[in-house]
Amino acid sequence: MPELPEVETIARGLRKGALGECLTGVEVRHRGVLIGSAEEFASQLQNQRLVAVRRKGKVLAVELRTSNGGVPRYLVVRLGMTGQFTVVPRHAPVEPHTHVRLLLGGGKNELRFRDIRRFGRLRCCTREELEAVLRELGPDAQEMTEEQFLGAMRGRRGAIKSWLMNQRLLAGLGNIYADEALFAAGIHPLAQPRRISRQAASRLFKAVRKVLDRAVRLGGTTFSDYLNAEGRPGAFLAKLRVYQRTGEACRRCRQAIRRIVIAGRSCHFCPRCQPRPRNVASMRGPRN
DNA sequence: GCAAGCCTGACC
DNA sequence: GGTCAGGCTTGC
Repeated sequence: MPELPEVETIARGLRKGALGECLTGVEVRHRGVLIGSAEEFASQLQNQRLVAVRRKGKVLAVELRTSNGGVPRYLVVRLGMTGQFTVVPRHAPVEPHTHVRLLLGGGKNELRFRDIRRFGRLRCCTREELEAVLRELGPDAQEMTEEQFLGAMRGRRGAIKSWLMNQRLLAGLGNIYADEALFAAGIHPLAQPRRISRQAASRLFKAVRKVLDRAVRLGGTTFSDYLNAEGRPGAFLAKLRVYQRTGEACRRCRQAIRRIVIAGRSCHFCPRCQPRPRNVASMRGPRN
């Protein structure tokens, strides 16, 4: 699933493989993945040059300018669950679920948005509209300071796992890295943010940073669908400690990894390395 | 039936 | 305001 490390990897790939190119053609094959009309989308992208690639949390924003300068436009990409945004040779076979093709002026390549589950969205917008989108997000998880992190936890109820995945509070974590960061910090996913000690919260802050930095270095995690901008998978899968390892031995203590459901999301943890806090009711529900 | 990001809407 | 269930979507 594209979370911060995957989106960052794609951003780097786009800077390498598409920056400076001009969009000379737009083909919308499935308009359901667009926000706004397909006609406007196509006409606004046509003849724009890719001048910068930005990222905040899981949101990717490609800055575009026409050759005579003028007002910038932004192609905003949210990859959802199975989205892929790749630079491929123009004549490569078009795979199923390819929803948008953007021809690059160089002639050799094109940008393709492919998304099996169609949770992803593309949008072309103004700087003001982009800023409104980014304002909805909390600080980027890699840029957030420890003070901001601790402050955002203050008084919060509910599960720390849900808190970590709330994009309005901190931007970038999804299910994989939330589970991995909680394991690295030795914190139970159902612990309440407001009851976590300062010491444990500080440990969690450092764990989030460490897990994300490491995943970025390895190009992200490919479970089933994720590919970077060059169409290649990430290597962090082999480093996962808990995510999708239900029943397997904890790599630290050999205890079996457990799975529970929190706010409708599966959650994986080690019951020994992440002991249950006193205030959390005993676990029930699915075990596999 | 399960995976999961994100949006909507219900509830306290 | 915060918190969370439900729905969207398709392949395994």
